[in-house]
Amino acid sequence: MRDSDIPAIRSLPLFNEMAEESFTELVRGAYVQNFPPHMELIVEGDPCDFLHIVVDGSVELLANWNDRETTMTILREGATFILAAAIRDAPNLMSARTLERSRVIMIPAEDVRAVFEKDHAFARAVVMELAYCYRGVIKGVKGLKLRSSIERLANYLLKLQKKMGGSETFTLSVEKRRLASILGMTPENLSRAIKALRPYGVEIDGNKVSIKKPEDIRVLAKPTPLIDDPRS
Amino acid sequence: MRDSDIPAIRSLPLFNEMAEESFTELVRGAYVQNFPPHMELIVEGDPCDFLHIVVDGSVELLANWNDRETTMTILREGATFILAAAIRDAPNLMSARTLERSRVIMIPAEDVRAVFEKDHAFARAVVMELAYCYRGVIKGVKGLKLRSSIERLANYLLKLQKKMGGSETFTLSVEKRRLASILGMTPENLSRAIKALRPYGVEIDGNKVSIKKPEDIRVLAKPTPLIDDPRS
DNA sequence: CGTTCAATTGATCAGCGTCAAACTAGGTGG
DNA sequence: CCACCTAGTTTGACGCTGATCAATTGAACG
Repeated sequence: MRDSDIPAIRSLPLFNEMAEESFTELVRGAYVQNFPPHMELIVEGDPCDFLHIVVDGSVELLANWNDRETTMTILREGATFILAAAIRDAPNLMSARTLERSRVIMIPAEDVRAVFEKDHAFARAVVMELAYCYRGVIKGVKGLKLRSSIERLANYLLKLQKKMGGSETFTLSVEKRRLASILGMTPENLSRAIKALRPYGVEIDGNKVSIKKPEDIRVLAKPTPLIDDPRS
Repeated sequence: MRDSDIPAIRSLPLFNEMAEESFTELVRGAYVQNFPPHMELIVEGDPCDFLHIVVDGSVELLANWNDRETTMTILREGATFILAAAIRDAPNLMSARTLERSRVIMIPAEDVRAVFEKDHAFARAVVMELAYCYRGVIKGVKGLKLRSSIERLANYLLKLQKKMGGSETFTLSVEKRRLASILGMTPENLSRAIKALRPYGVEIDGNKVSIKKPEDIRVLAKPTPLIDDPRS
């Protein structure tokens, strides 16, 4: 582990309230690794040995069943993953693989559980993080069950625009095939959904998106904080 | 609150490890209410004032968007709900309504957060519960995205059979219209899915289910602990 | 400059939703 | 006790959404 990584980790919500001593204990046992793109970090079903933190790059969480595969989400720097499995000492429900060259910190799950027992501030942070993730997944289910694929796409774009600062033009940070899978559709269908949004002033060329008529697409998307607000 | 309710609550995983003192504090501020069927307990978007616990009866968690509605899950005695919102002091993401006459305990969210700060055993239980719920929802998403509606139904039936003790014949405890919504389909479609399972030895009459050829339906359902095991 | 993989497009099809009607079953009141 | 009402369930017909398959275009990289 590089010393230069430490402040970045310490500043994450999960770690920034805990006692220095506990933090040191966690860091002591931690590994840092640089992974090449498309590397499988975790295979679904494996026991959960480490809590992972993305320091740099991006990691895909995905799931398989019966030769089918779906992308659950994509994580970027600062995100932690498989916290729930680490805490419960249960098998991982999702696989993880890098999308690009990525730097990942791995803290032995056992250490996480041990520090969790000792440090109340950390326990508090774990609960907040878990509750946050839980609510995120609930929002995802609501989107899947209540919206058509075009509506999901429209809302995804509005959300991304906001995240990117709100300007008319911004860029997709995810491959379209993966975006399709996240949104619960096929790549072919995503292509068509994109065309279907053209009358609403949405233009997508490569990974450049521009939203010409924000009012129009909002009428279609009908975003609500109860599904689309990543905070709260 | 009836005294007779207390032992039942105390024995729930969420409360059975905590200090007597903390438990008393929680119980002191708690209300118990008997609700008639089809009563709205919580409306999605409202601030979360109480942690709820189902003592008796059953409660539906559901979500709305754009005049559409979907059932997220159904809770029975012993289940707690909106724990995540209570902990984060955030608006409820789901509505809740009783299905039958139900008895529900309501603990002020503020008390929950206060005791959470003081009692480490309780904090631990909250984390376990949240991690458990999180994993439950993840399994749900995997089912929705990776399986067809018939496959979801088949797995639901196998899961229910196990829960009911494993005998060939058992009974549906949920109205079909709600089951359909839980599984992400329409009631009409559920009817057809049921018929489609007949060649696999599944017979459903009213709410009586019998699985004549367990091997056959298992071949179709391909259950896996990573989606269908409610434990872990 | 060719290889490779993603993205697009078109044609076709299956799954599932919608709508309407018929058929239950459980509960109510005469 | 029976007729009737209501609400859930089932069935059929139909159409839309989105998946599949196949072929083409496009873009990145060695």
